[in-house]
Amino acid sequence: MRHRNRKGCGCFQERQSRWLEPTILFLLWNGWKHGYELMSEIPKFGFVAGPADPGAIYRTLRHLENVGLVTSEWDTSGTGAAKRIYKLSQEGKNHLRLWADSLRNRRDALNSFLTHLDHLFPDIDRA
Amino acid sequence: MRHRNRKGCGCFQERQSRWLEPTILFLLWNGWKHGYELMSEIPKFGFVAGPADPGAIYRTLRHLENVGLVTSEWDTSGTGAAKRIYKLSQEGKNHLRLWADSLRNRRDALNSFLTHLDHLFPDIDRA
DNA sequence: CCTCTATATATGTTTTAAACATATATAAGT
DNA sequence: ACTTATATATGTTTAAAACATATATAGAGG
Repeated sequence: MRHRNRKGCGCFQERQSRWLEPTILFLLWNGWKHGYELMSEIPKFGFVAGPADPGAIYRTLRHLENVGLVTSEWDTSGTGAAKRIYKLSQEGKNHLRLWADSLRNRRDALNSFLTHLDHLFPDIDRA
Repeated sequence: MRHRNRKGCGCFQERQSRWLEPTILFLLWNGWKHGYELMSEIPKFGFVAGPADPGAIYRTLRHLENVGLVTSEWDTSGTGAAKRIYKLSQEGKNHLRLWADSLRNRRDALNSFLTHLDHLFPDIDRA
């Protein structure tokens, strides 16, 4: 038993806000991709432990299309189930810059807070 | 008009998850404080723009007490409204270390993602 | 043929931190 | 008296995330 499990802890739930949208925008930067492809690539960024939630991805893609940040087409070439492929719109590319600013702010806040925390735990070996 | 306002953007809402608990634990590290005090100190960390939400603070304090990470007493000394003062329990101190690990993971993920984003925007001047 | 798995998309539901709003009371300043 | 600052507290809404499930095609293996 590492520590208290659920209800009252949560710090290892790793629930983090608003990382999925920018991650998808980033992955669509270099041309057409479909949801299932994103699903396999998203875990690499380390925002979630374990596999990405397909429900979240498909819903986010639809949302991004509704607000004009991506466009989609059906890809019926090849075998298997039809794929709906997405790419960034110009507005989507611009928007990703805004996301970068926003995420930098987050990181900076986290960094400064972590610096404070480090002062509390001087016994920890930091390479 | 900087960019689309609500419904569809949100990246400047700066809604970030799970920063309040560790922030409060940190502020209570060095002894007794009350909620209103925390309210004035929390904005310094940069997790939120503008004043901290007192509702969130008092509810979080109660929650932290329920799960044993802090303890409280009434401070009726001095003038003005009575203050409920809180301090970290030993378990709270231990728990803050877990938070530090968790937040480091977040920051690392953000950092690596931001590095990817930086490659997309080579025209931006970074000092 | 049948079953199992992988590919692919989609919707339904629940949870919960955050955000927003409001209520209450004391004391100090003007 | 009126307003502001101090101090705590609860009620309600929002929305991302988490969890669950449904559907369909195609390939691999027995």
